[in-house]
Amino acid sequence: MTNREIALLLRKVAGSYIVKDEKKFHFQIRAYQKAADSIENATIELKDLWDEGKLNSIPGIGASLTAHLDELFKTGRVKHFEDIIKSLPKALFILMGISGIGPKTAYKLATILKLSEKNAVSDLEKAISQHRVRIIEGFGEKSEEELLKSIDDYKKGQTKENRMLLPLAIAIAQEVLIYLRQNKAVIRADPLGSLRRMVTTVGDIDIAVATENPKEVIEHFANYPHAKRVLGKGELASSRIILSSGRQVDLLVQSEKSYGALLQHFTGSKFHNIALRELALKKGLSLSEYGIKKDGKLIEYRTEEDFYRAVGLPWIPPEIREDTGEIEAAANENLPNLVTIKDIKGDQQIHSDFPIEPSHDLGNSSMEEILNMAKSLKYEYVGFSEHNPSVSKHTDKQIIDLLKRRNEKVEKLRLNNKDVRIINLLEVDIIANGDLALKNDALKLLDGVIASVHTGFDQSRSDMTNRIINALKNPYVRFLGHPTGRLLNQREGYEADWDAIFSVCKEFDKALEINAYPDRLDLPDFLVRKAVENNVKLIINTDSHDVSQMTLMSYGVAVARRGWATKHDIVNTMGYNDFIKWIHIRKGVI
DNA sequence: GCCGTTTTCGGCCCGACTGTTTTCAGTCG
Repeated sequence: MTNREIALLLRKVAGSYIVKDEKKFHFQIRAYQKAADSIENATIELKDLWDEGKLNSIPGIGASLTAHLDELFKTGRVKHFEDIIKSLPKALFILMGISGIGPKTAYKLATILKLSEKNAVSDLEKAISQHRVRIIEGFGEKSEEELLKSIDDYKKGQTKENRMLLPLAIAIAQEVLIYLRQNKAVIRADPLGSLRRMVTTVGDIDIAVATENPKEVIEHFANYPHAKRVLGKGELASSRIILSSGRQVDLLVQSEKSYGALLQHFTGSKFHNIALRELALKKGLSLSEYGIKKDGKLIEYRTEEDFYRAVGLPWIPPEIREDTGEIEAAANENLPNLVTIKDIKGDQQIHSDFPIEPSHDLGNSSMEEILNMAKSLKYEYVGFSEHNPSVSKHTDKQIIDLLKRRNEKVEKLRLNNKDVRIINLLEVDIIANGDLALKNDALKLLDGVIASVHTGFDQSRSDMTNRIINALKNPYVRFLGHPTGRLLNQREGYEADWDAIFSVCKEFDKALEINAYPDRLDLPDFLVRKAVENNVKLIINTDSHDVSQMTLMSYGVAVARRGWATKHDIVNTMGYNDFIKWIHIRKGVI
């Protein structure tokens, strides 16, 4: 069962409680909803945590839910949940998936219209067209119209399940910002929410505007040419639109003198804000997007720094605002000094077009083009790391010859390039039994080796763990490429015992890659945090197959920051002399 | 149902917008 499915199940339980008696079950409902949010946010599969007996490391999962989830993973069902859900019409849970329909509306429609589970949506549509909804108490003509639009979106699959990768979210936000800034009433405009926190995928785009004329800005926003539908348009503070692409954009506005409070509020995360507000309450302060109320009097804040200071905390970097210990760390003046893009001294996974006849994709760009780009990015050094020559198509001797020819090319480039030093690497397949695709007498021709899994993803957890550990123990291997193998929105990562891998990394001084390519972002932030806590070294690379992709480094840095990494955790923040010493370390077992 | 640097019991964030309801409930973030 995936995290999404588990979250959905918990929302069904929460929805059932709301229908049954919202007041009586108020805090259970909140607990279930919080757990569902938390599980959806988690960057690790719950099933993996369950395997390790660490379910309660997810905030919002306590003793009771741990027991229920234990039952779920063991038997595929939870009796307690089924007891709560079974007395309610099944169509209710279908309708809850439609935007604008909550549990109470869904219950009313499902029972009064006697909707079946199978045809819930189409029967509801039919009832609306026959004007049988507007006569229900609490509904009217307008609610029929809104329902139809929401059903339309639902049928097109434009629900929130479809999360965007960061580059797309940034591109959409930039377009909206350019449009917003055309209006003179806009003093400042910033993308906030999960985009500002650089979460690996983004649901809605959130944008804040500072203005002294909210009505005008909201009107301008709602008239955005790419808006297909206006979901909401308030008089004083907010608006929401759906673009023709189906993506939702939310706007919040605030006067300039309160903009600090809005930046804080709208950046989130929700959990961070709730925890911050609970802390503030203990100090007699009530926080909101307008400012801070003390003794009933509102104080406004222009900047986020001032806002946090008023709560008694230093400013907290957006990437770690997830209520996973950052508020406590801030209170103790113990926040990590997070790595920045300027700390990165060289990208170490780049595929050139050198004709090495590889096992996987060759790059598009020449070594010379890569060096030029490295220079413009102000790198001290850069690593060439094509895939190993295909083993099935070459003899051992042919492979050695190919590597020697590549070495000659690298040596020639080294003579002519003094600005950027070259690290001579290769990305080598870890084959199913844990051996590397190339033999050591080939590997010794290189400065170091990246070991990566590219095949046999469906191995068992223990087989995969042993496979990776075996590869890491090869003395020429310096780091593990895209360690979990995940592809965002396409493929789950493979399962492995990360604690075991961490201890091997420490013992033999190996690093784990944070692959910055936006479809990967692998290691995931959750595992970066665990690696950092275990003093395991990391390396951030773009895995570029074209020079243009070398600019994607900032996405990897964001993942590192979300995992609380400082520059001391990242080996490619070292200067060349230290880095080349590190890459030449040869620890392992033959 | 969760959680703890004043607590293992007694608390639990704060607000906007919409539609229909004449005072507010439901949904959303």
